Amino acid sequence: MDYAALAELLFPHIDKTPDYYETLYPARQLSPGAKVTRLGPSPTGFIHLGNLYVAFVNERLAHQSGGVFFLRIEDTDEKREVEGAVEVIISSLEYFDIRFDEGVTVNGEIGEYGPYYQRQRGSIYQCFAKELVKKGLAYPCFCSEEDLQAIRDKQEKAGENPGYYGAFAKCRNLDPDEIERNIQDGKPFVLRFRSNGDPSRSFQIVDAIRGPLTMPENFQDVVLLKQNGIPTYHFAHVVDDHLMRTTHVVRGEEWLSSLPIHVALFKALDWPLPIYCHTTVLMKMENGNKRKLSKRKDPELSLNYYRSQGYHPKAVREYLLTIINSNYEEWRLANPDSPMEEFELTIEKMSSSGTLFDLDKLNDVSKEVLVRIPDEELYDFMLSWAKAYRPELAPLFTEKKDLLLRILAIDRHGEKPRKDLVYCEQIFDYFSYFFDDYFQVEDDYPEEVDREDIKPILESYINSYNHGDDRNQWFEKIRVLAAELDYAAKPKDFKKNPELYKGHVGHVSTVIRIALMGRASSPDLWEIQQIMGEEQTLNRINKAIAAL
RNA sequence: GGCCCCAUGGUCAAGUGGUUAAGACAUCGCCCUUUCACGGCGGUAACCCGGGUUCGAGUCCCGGUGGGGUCACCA
Repeated sequence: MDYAALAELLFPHIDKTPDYYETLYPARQLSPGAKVTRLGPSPTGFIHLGNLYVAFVNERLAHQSGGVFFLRIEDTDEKREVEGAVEVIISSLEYFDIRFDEGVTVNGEIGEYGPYYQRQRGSIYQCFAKELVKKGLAYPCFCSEEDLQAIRDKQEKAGENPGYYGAFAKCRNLDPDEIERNIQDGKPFVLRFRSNGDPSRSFQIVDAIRGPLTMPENFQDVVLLKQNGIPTYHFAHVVDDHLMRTTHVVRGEEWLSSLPIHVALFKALDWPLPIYCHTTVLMKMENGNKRKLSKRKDPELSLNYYRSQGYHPKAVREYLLTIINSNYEEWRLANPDSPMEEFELTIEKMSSSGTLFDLDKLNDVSKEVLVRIPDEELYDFMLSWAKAYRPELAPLFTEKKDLLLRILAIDRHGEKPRKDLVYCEQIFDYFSYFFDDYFQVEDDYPEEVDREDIKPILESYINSYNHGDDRNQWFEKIRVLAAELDYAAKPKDFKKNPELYKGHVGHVSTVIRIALMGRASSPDLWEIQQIMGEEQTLNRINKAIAAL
């Protein structure tokens, strides 16, 4: 039996030719330099920061070059598929402002290069599989799991490379009659690549991030089509990215070791290679060692975590940019008010060593980002966060919009704005004392103040309180009050002669601060009182006195 | 274990044969200050090791070591 006959035997139902698909998916009409990139998540229902990193790079590369960025769902593993996962992927990416031009959307697919669900591309893969069989570059393998295990055991004992190749590849040169008999018996088979690679030979390939790489040739007869006729990642990647006219394949470093397989397949099909860009993987520190982010072990790194905590998408994007391109921070310093999209990402500047995820840095970036977001916008952001993740807070936010707006404006608009807002959960906690239902006393009165002085301080304060006082009048009264109880009216006096005083006016203010908001540190007291209003202010003080 | 990738302060990293080895985060100190932040000033802290090549190596080469990735009909 010749190869053409074998191809017919294996794929009798495939009548299209490769040319048909080449014509159906013509070269894209784009301006020179435009990059076509893609994201190919598998619908396992989990997406983390590392995935966003890759998505972001792909998106920027396409869009800053006037190219195309598409979403292809790599659902070739039915077993791992999770219901609703595609929606999670799309909505997570959308939240972080990753926009696709083409591919899968919540309302179906858009674009001329589909279908974009791999499972719907069965006959396309089979067409090219058939072509490989015709060329003698693929063959059916009838080995069972047990057969494969036996091969592995044998290899392990002999100290040979594991895998299906060379002399170990039992089905590689099966008798044509036997193949025919097996097929007629309906015996299940996988389609394997007939590799002619030699592991002792190596080849060179240029990775756009890493530069020239030397890799051994692929020698494994890898599976192209599984028993169910669905391709493996390797085959799907090669066929799809060729037919979808991808120019740059940006993917995680974990794919580097299977690159020889992909190169061999492109060669077997006589197709040009895309430009490969293997990014560094995001790592996490564990027990003093770095480790790749894992979906199972690191739920706190899932995109949903950041979303539910209320991190602003811009903050996460900006953080990612700082680790994607090392010159980004420099650019940001020089262009504090420019949208980050104006920064041009360069592949060459991307790091190739494992990057540790740094929450401190994310938080710092977030502070800088939030301080530039207008109050009204920040309010809207917090409201939509509350609706999604803290529904019990949403009515409060809606009802007290004016109050929230004043709170969010505290000290954010001067020459040196406060930068203490990081993410919604934290922001709400930070200002929770404004709301009676969430107010609680968290700190003790300062130890510099005698316990028996606390009541007189608060009583004296409330007696002289005038809500109409301006900041200076108000603080002058506290100075007087402090002095009457033998506390220094000016901290410097106390520092100079600590033996002359019980403490200083700062300690006295802290007593008031704790009575008012239950904590020893906060933005300006007077301003907070003005926002709270006279009634709530006096109430808090009175309650504190009563609690003594 | 085989193969591949990677290696500058605690973290992210500039650096492409000659630099007092940038900067940011974190950390510490001081100043500002009624608290906390903000801001300002300053400090601690790094080229994994060993061989080469070179007048000269963080930078190039080789060998170790360390870390990571990968070895599926998963992606």
